[in-house]
Amino acid sequence: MPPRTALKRQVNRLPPERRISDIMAAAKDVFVEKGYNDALITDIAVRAGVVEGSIYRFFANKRELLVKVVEHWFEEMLRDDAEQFAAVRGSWNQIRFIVYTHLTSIHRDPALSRLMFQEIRPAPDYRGSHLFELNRAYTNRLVDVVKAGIAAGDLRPETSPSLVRDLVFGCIEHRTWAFLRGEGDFDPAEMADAITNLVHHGLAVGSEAASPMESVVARLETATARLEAAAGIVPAKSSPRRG
Amino acid sequence: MPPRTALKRQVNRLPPERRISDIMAAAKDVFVEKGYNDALITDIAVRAGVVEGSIYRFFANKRELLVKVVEHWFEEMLRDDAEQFAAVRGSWNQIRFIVYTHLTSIHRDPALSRLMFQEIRPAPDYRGSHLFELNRAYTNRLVDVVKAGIAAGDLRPETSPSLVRDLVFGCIEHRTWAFLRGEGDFDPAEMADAITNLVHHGLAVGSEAASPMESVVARLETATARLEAAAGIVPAKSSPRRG
DNA sequence: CGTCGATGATGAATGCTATTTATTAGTGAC
DNA sequence: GTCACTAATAAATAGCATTCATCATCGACG
Repeated sequence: MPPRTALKRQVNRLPPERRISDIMAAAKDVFVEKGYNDALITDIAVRAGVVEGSIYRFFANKRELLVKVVEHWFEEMLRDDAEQFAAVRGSWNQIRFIVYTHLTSIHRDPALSRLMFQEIRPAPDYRGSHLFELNRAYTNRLVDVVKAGIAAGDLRPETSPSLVRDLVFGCIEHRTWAFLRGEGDFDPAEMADAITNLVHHGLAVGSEAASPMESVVARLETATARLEAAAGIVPAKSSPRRG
Repeated sequence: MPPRTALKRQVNRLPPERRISDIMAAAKDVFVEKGYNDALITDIAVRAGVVEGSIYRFFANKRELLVKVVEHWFEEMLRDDAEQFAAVRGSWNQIRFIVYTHLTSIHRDPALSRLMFQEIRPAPDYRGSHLFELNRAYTNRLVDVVKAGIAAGDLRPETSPSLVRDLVFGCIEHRTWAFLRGEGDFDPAEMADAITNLVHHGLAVGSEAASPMESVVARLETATARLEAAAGIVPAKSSPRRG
C-alpha cells in the first residue's frame, strides 16, 4: 500500500487571471535572470507555484510566454511615456525627449530590452505580431516629429522621416549593446544630448560652430563694421543665436 | 552470427584540414538554411560525410562551430574590402564607400549577417573574442575617416567619431532588419546615398539649402563687396565650398 | 445536505537533440 | 609483419520542452 500523503496530491485552485499573472510574473523574472534559452519551464513553474503542465494550459509554448511577457512590459512603458511627450514643444526638444526616454527604458530594463532586440524582433513572424504594432506606434512618434519639423521649416525638407527613425533608434541600439551585454554603464541624459545634436546638425561643417562658414561670417562682419564706420552708417539689428 | 557487412563499419580517413573545412562548409550551409537553433548537428554531420561524434573531435560544441564559420566569412570579407577602400578620397566618399560595402555584404549574405547580429554579438563573451577584434577593425575605418575629416576641416570638430560609427552602423542594421527577416528587398547604392547624406548634413536646415544663415551671409557678402569696391579695398581670400 | 459533471491541476511519460563514451579501423614506425 | 597511436564510429547519456492519462475541486442540481 503506497503512503497516503504521497498519493493525495496537493491542488491549489485559483481564478485563471490570477494564475496567468502569477505565471507571467515568474516568467518575467526567470527570462530576465537567465535569458530565453537558459530559462527553464520547470523553474518558471516552481516560482509561479504551479507544475510545468499548467503553464501549457494558458500558453501554447515557451515562445508565446516570452512574447506575452515582453508585450506586457512594452504596453506599460508606452502608457507611461505618452502623456509626458504631449507637452514637449520644438523639434529638437521632441527628438531629444524621444531619445532620452528610450535610453532610459534600456537603462532601467536591459534584460527585457535585450529579449526584444535579440529574440522577438528577428523572428520571422514579428511583422504581423502585436509587438510589431506597439513598436511601430512607439517609433512613429519620431516620424511624426520629423514630418512636423519639416512642415514648420525647422528641418530640411528632403529628409526621409523613416530614415531618421532608423538612424536614431539604430544608433541607440548600437551604442547600448555593450551595456546590454553587461559591460559598463552609460548616462542616458548625456548620451541623449550627444545623439540628438549629432542627428540634428550632422557631421558636415556649416551651420553653427567654428567652421569655414563661421569664418566667412566673421570676415564679412568685420569688414562691414569697418566700412560702415568709415561711411558713418549706424549698424542694423543682429539676429539672435542659440547657445 | 551477425552479417559481415553490418559489422564491418566504413571508415574514411582524411587529413584534418580537409575534415575541418568539410565540416565548416557543411555547417555554414546548414546554419544559413536553418539558423542556429534549428540547425542540427546530425544534419551537419551527414552533409559533411562524417558522423556526429567526429564534429566534436574538432569543435568543442555547436556554438564554437558557429563562431568559426562566421569568423571565416568575416575574414574573407575584410580581405576583399580593404584594398578597394585604400583608393577612396574625401570624407563624404569614404563614408559612402563604407556604408555601401557594408550594405552590400548584408545584401549578399543576409543569413550570415543575421547570425552575427543575433547570435554572436549579444553573447557575454563577445568582447574578448576574435570576432570582436575583427569587427572592431572593420568599423574603426569609419572612426578614422571621421578623425581625418575633422583634422582636414571637412567635419565639425566637436563630433564624436565613435558616435558617428554607432550612428552609421546602427542605422544600417535597423533599416535592414525587415530584409534580414526575409521581407522585401533594398537597393544598396540608393540606401547608401540616403544614409550618407543624412549623416553628413543632419536634419536641421542650415548648412547648404536656403536658410536664415545663408541669406544673412548673402546679404553681407553683397553689401561688403559693394562697399569694398566703393572704398577701393582689395577683398581677402574666400574659402571654397563644395558643390 | 449529498451527488455528479465539468474543468483546473497534476506529475509522469515522450521525444528530440546536443554531447560523451566505449569500440573499432586505418596508418605509420620499427 | 606487428604494434601502438589516433581518426572515426555508433551507441549511450542527459537535458528540457511538450504531451497525456489521471485526479481533485467547485458549483449546480436534486
